[in-house]
Amino acid sequence: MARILITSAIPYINGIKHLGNLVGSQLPADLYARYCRARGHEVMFICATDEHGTPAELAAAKAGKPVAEYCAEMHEVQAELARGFRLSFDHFGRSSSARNHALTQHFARRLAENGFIEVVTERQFFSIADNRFLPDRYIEGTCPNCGYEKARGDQCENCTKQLDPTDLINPRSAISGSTELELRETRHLYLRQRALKDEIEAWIDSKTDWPILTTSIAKKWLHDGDGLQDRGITRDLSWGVPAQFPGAPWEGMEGKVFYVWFDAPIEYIAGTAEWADAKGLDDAAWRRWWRLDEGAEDVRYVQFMGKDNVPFHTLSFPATIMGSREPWKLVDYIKSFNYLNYDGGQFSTSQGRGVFMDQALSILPADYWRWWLLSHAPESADSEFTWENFQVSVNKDLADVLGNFVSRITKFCRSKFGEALPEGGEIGAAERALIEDLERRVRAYEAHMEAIEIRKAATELRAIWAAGNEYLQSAAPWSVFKTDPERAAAIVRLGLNLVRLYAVLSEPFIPDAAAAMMKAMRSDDWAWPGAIADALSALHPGHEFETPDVLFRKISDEEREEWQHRFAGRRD
RNA sequence: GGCUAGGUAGCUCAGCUGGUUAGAGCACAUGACUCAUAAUCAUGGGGUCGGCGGUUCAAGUCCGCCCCUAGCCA
Repeated sequence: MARILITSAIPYINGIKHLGNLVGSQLPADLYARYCRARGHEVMFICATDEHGTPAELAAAKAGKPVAEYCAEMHEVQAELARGFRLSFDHFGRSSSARNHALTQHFARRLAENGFIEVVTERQFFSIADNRFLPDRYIEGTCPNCGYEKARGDQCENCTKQLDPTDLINPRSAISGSTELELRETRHLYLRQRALKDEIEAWIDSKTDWPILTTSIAKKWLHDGDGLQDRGITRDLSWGVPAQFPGAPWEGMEGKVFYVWFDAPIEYIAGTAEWADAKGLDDAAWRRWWRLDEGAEDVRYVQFMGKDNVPFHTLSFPATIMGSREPWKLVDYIKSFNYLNYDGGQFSTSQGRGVFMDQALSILPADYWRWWLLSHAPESADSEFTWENFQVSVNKDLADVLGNFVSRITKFCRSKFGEALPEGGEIGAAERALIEDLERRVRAYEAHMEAIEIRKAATELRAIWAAGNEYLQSAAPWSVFKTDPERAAAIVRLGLNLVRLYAVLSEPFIPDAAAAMMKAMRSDDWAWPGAIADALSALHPGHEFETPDVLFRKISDEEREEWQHRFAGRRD
């Protein structure tokens, strides 16, 4: 029994996420959370929507809604999809919550008191028509290098030259198109990451067990070029956590908010506080997960994220926590993922390319997606979704190997013995060999799950399913029954017990099918298997069961072709 | 251009600190079985481990150079 804190990178609010986003953080985090719970650990699994920043404001404007209203609606949409995929968050919070406002301001104040915040004066474009300062990306103009007319303030997409907004010829607002721009002086808060660099580096160096993807990205940012840079943590926006607040150790930040990347990871903590609020619990209930001086010293904290989020979680957020000089819990293990590509290209939210969460659920149940995505998780390299691979994998693994096993054993028993575990017969050499094999495989499965080696765990689970078919095939109760019904009864009894065992083992990957298997066995015994021999005698002779409907129907070639066609183009 | 991660059977991928004839799943072929979602099980064919050099008794595994892919940064 341990206490495990799990967070998934929080999805941005402006739209529905695609399957690449899902498999990069939320889904593997859910797998791990479910496994930890199944092993009897105390788990706190937190996710949220990331709601601040310019893209949210622009998306709201496009939808013709106040940004707060837009975010509230989109949060509910994402929450519903999370439920649809059976993501078992203890709380799905919002970075715009009062809890996050308070904590973000708290951290900023502590950082300033410890000398890690610097006020920097810089010159930035102000749009009179839009009545706001414009971030680099929201200024367009003609590229001084190649003459491209729609170059952005940070980079020219045509010639890829890095630009400063002041380099642009005929600059204009990307929001309104207005050319009434003027350079104004503005002041921003900077997080002095350079002052914390040695501390962060020593911490990273101590994490020798992290995935190479995680540490290599962190070290790159620590050493690349001039090394870790100070980072602006405020922006000229209205939607966000106000940078000027009562008790702030600085002045003149009116009209500015904290940068979304400063407040977003703090939402992990705030989200846990929101959980306590929702449960009617006091502050101690969430602080025992996060404060080393209030009970969190025995917590293991694991984060899940795509590789694009690694710098913020290995450098910026730790800098925030370390710089507070307060005993907040730092992450113990970061599991990061590469990208999932779609049929020869990239998934793309902006281009609407690929399969999005709502579309996926509209054509197949969550378990199909969960199984394919997790068994193909981009752990060591980018991986690729193709409809052919999806169809073949799902049909073979779920329908043929697992689903058909449940079908054949339950239907055989029903036709020869009725819908109850038959009595009589003894365990023999074949059963002992199976048990020995499963003993080894289940322990290997546990080891992979504990190491969060998702593909390996999926491979082992599949082998465990296949072991049932191998056993049945060689034990051949349909032949034995003709001459020795008691012996056949012993085989069938073991086979039906396998169904319950499979439900327990498979639940983290395919929770709905696992529940269906357990229900078919008319059991509610989800105890994780100790000795396999015991686990396979949990259901006793005479125990009644139901022959379930087909667990997984197969994907036909026609369906595959239709989906392939339907999702080839753009969304919307 | 620099950096990072990759380039292993038709496909998707395992291969820790170098060590017996390089592995798995799918696909393919053959056979077995007929309880089952025409499912299952067994056996087999198939790879100069991106290329060229080097270190070593021994390299997919270390070193150098080159080619290709993805991403990050200039």
